[in-house]
Amino acid sequence: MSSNENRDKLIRTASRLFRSKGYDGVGLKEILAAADLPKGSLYYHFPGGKVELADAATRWAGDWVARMLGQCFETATCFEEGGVKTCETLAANAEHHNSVPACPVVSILQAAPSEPALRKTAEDIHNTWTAGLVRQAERFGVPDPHAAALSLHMRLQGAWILAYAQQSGAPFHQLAAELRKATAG
Amino acid sequence: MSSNENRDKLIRTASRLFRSKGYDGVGLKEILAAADLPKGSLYYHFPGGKVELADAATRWAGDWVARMLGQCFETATCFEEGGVKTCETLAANAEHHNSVPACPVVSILQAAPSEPALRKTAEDIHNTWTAGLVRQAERFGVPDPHAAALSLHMRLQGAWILAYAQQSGAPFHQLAAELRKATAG
DNA sequence: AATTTCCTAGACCATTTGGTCTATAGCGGA
DNA sequence: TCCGCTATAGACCAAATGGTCTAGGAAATT
Repeated sequence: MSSNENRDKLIRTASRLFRSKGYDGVGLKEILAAADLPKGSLYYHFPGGKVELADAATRWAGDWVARMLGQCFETATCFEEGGVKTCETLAANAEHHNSVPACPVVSILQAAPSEPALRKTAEDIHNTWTAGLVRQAERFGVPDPHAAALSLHMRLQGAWILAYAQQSGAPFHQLAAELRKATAG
Repeated sequence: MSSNENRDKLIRTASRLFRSKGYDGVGLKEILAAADLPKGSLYYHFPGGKVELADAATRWAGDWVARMLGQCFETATCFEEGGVKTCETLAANAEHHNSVPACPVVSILQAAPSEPALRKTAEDIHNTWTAGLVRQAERFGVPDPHAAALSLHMRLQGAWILAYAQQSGAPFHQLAAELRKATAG
């Protein structure tokens, strides 16, 4: 069953390209060339075409982020430290790959006005992330868990956008330093 | 000289569409139809084609944001209040138009890998914004003006992304509330 | 009145887009 | 051996893409 292998390869390749150039900035041609697969494979595994592939790729990357968040907070001793570890992980990833891919949700966001299915996908993933952060804030006894989760989510998104724009991990380090100060001070 | 009129109309129309669907999500066809102008006009005013138009549109919108920031901080009594007023302005705009356009820089960011000129544009505008915020932080005697400016820029970007994703002004209000708390507490 | 400049108008082009469809290779079971 | 299923392979299509180019209208200048 080499089926799932190629299906996964399509998802991984598409996710990488979408996060680099955005949903509308990447053509099927480019994805298939990068994955070294013919069009037939794509439409066999994803009858819905580009939208279904982008949906799968974004949810796959979104799950990766959610798991990463879970791990960062699991080993933390307070809520802020979870945020710091998340920043460090994202920065390390950026430095390891010598490039900063956009947040997977952001990479499909601009296609949402034309593709309602992708708006739903973005909403689902954001909700998952926020819900996870709320649980962590509760776990650490933060006074207003909902507000704290939204605040951190917001700051991570801001850092991610700036890191993507500058193609540098610096904004993640900046945010980490800020969160550390909030703990110490 | 109806020249500048139509040139401006192209810029305004393009800016609106790019901020709604992203650089690659909008075709010249759609821009020209929305502006009710033929292709000849576009290539007369912008010989560089789509890229030059996007550059002009983004710088135009970027300047609007810069001026708006200046006004919000001018009438403020402390740095945080400038941030609060900015949030309120962005939220009011969203509610007035019943839609949240993306940050103009974000709308061209994903085209940067393919269009180096647009990467430069994005960098220039971000630098202008940050420099303005640094000046304001200095004016109000904030301890570390550079860090404060970057921090606020980051949070505004995060709020803007979430507002765009949800098509709601709520994230701006959330950030405003946070900044208010920082002042009071 | 003639000419020049500025700008509009849109036909036209090669290329690319996402998508459909048929053919067939490979393989496990009968 | 033959069948039937999974999955690949890519030719093919209509529509849209960004871009070029020629023609002409309107207004100012001479």
